[in-house]
Amino acid sequence: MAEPLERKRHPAAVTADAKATRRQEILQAARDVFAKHGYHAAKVEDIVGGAGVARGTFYLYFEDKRAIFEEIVDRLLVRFGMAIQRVDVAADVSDQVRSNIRRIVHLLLEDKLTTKMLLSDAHGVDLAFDRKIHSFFEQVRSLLEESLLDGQELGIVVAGKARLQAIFIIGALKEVMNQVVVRGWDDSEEEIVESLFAFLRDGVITSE
Amino acid sequence: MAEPLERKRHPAAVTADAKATRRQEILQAARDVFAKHGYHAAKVEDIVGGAGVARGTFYLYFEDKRAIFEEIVDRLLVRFGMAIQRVDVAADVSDQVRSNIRRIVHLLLEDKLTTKMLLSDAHGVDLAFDRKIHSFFEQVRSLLEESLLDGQELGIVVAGKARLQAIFIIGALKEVMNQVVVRGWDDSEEEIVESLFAFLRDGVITSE
DNA sequence: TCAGCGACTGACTGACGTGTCAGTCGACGG
DNA sequence: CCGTCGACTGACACGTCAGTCAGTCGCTGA
Repeated sequence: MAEPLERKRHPAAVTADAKATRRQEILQAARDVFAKHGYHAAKVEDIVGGAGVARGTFYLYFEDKRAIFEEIVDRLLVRFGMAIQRVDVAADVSDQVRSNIRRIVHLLLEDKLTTKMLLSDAHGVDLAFDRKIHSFFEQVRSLLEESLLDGQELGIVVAGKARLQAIFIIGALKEVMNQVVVRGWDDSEEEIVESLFAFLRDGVITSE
Repeated sequence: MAEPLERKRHPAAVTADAKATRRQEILQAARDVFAKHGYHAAKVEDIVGGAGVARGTFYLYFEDKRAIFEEIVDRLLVRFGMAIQRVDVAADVSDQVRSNIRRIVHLLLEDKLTTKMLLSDAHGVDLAFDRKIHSFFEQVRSLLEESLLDGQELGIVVAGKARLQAIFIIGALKEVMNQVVVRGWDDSEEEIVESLFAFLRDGVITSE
């Protein structure tokens, strides 16, 4: 049992980016393990097992377990941030809102495993890391809140505490994503986007 | 440093429920520690320290660390379940919805520390525990979905995937509670209830 | 007065899992 | 053919922390 790990070596030709490739392999294995077991239950052992390298190799590429987790989440956060576009009130607002929703949903469903990490494992890793995640969502919330306030002045958004409205919207988004990603629900992207948009437009109770 | 812990003893009179009291003390200390540090970072040491008892005493009252965490969360879940009342379509629906929201929000804000535990630490404790939490919210979602479907047939609820609508609502609720409980936001209960209700009624975008 | 009882203590241990580091191995250039 | 280089290995050391248990303490009832 536990055959000695056959020495790994990348094809001689690509020595230049061989390291980058190896790094990528480990990163992917880590994402799988984190998504499957959560941060705390994930053992470095599992990660290196998945990547097919030895324990020591892991530490040649990453500072420690926390660092690799952080890197994976960071990448997603950056892309997430880029998916959000400011709404131009001169043009059709509905379309822009819908597009924003679509881009975000698309991004999150593109790599469900990483999304799962962000949504369900990113808490309780570390005090510093918790703060980071929090402040990211805080920025998103703040941006959204401003937009809602602008919208309220223009009569496009219903009156009310913009901060709370922003929170509700973010919560609704987080929860769908969580459901789709954690349980196997395969609602189509378009369906989710449309439903969410309809929800923001009309709420759920008919005002008759 | 670290004076030997003065032997603890409850007033002689109340020996009957002395144990119940001690239990309660430990439970409370645990709630504080879990809420402050999260499940994984919480040491049994901190809990017994907070309760002012020795390590061994803890194990006279609770099976293990997981058990005490589970008990705290369970109590909240039970009360949460009881706060939800089926909506009677014969009477005023809006009022009933509002009351449900009010009861739930009130319950969750009553003991913010426990709510924080439920919302941010209850994931990643354990595979079995994760399932339990999940299936609880699944029940809530399912109940809500049915209500929405009934409402749709009666024309009280806007058409659309009831399952997604239910998820959005739960997400919005979770997120406000999370914000209020984790950050210090002291929006009044009534404000939260009204905002959330307005959100469900009108969405955020004016349909003009 | 003292034996019995049960609540309580805290030093201890065993498991676990991270991170280290001395050593191996193959490639490659001279 | 040999020496150097650096990617890679995996046994091990180490800290941490949950849970145990032999022993203490003081009340109570005979």
